[in-house]
Amino acid sequence: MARIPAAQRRNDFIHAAVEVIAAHGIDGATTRKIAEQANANLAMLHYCYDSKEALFSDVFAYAATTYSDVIRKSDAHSTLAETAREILRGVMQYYVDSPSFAAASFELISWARRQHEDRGIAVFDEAVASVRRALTDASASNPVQPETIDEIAYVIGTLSDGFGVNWLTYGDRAAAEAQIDVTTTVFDTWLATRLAPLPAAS
Amino acid sequence: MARIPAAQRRNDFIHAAVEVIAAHGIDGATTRKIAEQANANLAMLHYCYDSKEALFSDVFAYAATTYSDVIRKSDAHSTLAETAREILRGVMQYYVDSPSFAAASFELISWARRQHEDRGIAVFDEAVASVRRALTDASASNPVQPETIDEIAYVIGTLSDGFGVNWLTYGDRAAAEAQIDVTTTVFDTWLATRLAPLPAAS
DNA sequence: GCCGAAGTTAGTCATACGATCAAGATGTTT
DNA sequence: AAACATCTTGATCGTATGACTAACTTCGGC
Repeated sequence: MARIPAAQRRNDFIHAAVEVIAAHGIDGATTRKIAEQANANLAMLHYCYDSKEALFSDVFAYAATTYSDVIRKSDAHSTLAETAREILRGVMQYYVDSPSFAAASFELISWARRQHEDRGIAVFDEAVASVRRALTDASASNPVQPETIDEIAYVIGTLSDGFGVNWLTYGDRAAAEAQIDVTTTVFDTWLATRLAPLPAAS
Repeated sequence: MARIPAAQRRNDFIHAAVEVIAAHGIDGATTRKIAEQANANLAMLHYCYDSKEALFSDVFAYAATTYSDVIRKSDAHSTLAETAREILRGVMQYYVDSPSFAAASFELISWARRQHEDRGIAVFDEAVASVRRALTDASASNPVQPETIDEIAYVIGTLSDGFGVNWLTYGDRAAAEAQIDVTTTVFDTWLATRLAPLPAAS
């Protein structure tokens, strides 16, 4: 029974919660299952967190930070088209590399919809905002309409969500890697056409 | 207290189950809630169905049939490109028109993933098979590789899923109608390029 | 007016939940 | 080594909610 500082314990609980949410959904993520996944006692969970709510609050914050990090690290700091493509690819690749995070994210969005929970939706609002920011920065030297940024952000979201649903449903890693390429091609083809008609508008 | 034949009662329970699943998830879809939604007594449910499992079995069959119908009705019986586009558009439009069905579908796919439930996945397997069949028929006069059919079916699935997640999350009908057009454009642009290099191959 | 189908009431029984406590173990400070 | 804060545990409480059932009442055709 190694003694572990509460700060690290909390970290363990957050990651354990992600695993359990991925496996059983948010409603199925009970304090007992999370404690077991964290190799801790149920009472330990309440020693680190006043309530299940408090833990979930940290889980949401962790998810938001993770999305933000993935988007930032994928940012090619290049042209708008390249930046957009790399963000899309980065998110899809992260889903493949971290299926538990991906599954937990989709459980979260589904749960948030049911409960009309703003804190859940906020995670994805922040992610979309991060994408928009990166795209705006990338197009600084050659500005485009804000609506164009929104549209690109929407398509990135749609393609990554659609990819994620398929990957999580069938869990075929080899197929998923190939689908990343197909999805990226779909995106590139559209974006080239979308940006071409207005190379130097306004 | 109108007396209703058991056959129609069963139908009511199926539709009530869809509503409850959409609102509370599959795990949250209890017999009590379903009975209440159907304006029936809890015991009535067990009078019409031996068990909750039996009811859900009918719900899955209903979902599979609905997908099949939507795809069939969207089939333009025209070129491959047009058929594919209209199926994509038909599915997206049905999601917008029937948000409860859409939400229940996404709950189902999420639940099936967690439980590794083949019966849940089968609903979507059947839908994909329907799409493939329609695409193959549409390309009969000008055959394409089976891999091309698979790829188009995948992209239709990805785009409709991604669209659905967004629509269900934000529930903005006006935005969704506009996003149907954007998504369709993304698809058309890609498919034109995808089919162009091989207009009369083999 | 009777008889079976349709519908209702009021429960049983079991399980699982979040939360809390008293008590003990461990490590650190003095 | 005493005193103290930190960490760990098993047991337990009250609740709520689940699927399902037995016994009863009403209705409609004959």
